[in-house]
Amino acid sequence: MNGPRLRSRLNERGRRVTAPRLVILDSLDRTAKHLSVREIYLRVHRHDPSCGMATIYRTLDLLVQMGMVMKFDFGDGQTRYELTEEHSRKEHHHHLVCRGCDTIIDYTEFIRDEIELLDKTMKGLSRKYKFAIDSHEIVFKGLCERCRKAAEKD
Amino acid sequence: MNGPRLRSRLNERGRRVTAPRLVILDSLDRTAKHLSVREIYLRVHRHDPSCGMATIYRTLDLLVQMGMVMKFDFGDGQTRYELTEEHSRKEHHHHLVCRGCDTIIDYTEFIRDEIELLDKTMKGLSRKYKFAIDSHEIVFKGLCERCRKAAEKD
DNA sequence: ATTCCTGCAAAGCCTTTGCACTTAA
DNA sequence: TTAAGTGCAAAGGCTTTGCAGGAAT
Repeated sequence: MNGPRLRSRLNERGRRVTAPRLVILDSLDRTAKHLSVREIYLRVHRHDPSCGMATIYRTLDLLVQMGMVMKFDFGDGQTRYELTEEHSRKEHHHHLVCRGCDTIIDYTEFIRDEIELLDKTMKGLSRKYKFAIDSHEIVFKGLCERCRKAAEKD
Repeated sequence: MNGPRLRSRLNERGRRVTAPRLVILDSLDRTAKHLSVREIYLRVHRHDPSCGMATIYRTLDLLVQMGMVMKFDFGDGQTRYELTEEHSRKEHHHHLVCRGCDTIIDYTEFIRDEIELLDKTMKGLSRKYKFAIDSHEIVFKGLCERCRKAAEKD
């Protein structure tokens, strides 16, 4: 799905279309999760066993730089990657994270109001601080039901 | 300023009041920045040269766990710490981060509307996903004027 | 033919852990 | 006294880098 777009973005920049790049983007395309580097490596490895970790890291950096992928750190010690909204099948969403089991939930509730407010805020901040803002992120953290109950037992 | 509060929180939990704990909290108390572990270490070291890195890490974890400190990762490879709102002299704020020079700006504009919306969202999410939500975070990212201009020259 | 890209292994960093010593309570 | 806390050094885990060989244009 994103193959053609990747090709054109790479061409625009005089960079090459290679197997690892296609496979790595594809692995992000085929999941609804927020994959860690290791998870991406394992998935890529199935299609292309010769691909090493260094290429995974280098390619992810490139994809982030080209604006096709977003990088997250939700605090569980794993860097996670997700396609940007315009390249993803997912709806616009934000994240709800459990500190106990590190589960990440994509929520879309209230998104319309959020976007409206964030858009207004973004414009205001861009003007005041002279920033070229290109992304925003909202994260709620807490304990899921299961982890809360487990915590109460102590 | 937070010394007495730290004392009582530690006592409640049967944990001990020690010099490193007081000094580390104090270093967060005396800055308006979002200190990295190394920055905290350097500041603490001035008051207590015997304090090692391991203690810094262990203490920060403890402070986060006790809800006095928040941990952030804005994507520059440094974990950063800041006092939680109720323990800080700072106003409630969110963050604006430059991807180029990693400058972090605390903004308070639109905070009132944001808080209102976030509160509504938090309640809705808590109910729907049965989460005990205890924190939220909004981060805008982009390029500051200087970095944008530098980028245009390439 | 060139220049970019990749795999591998080594090096770098940040963070955690084990252990004996120290110290708050 | 005695369990918690600390410092140090070693170990871990993730990420980056150097380099020679390989591949896209």
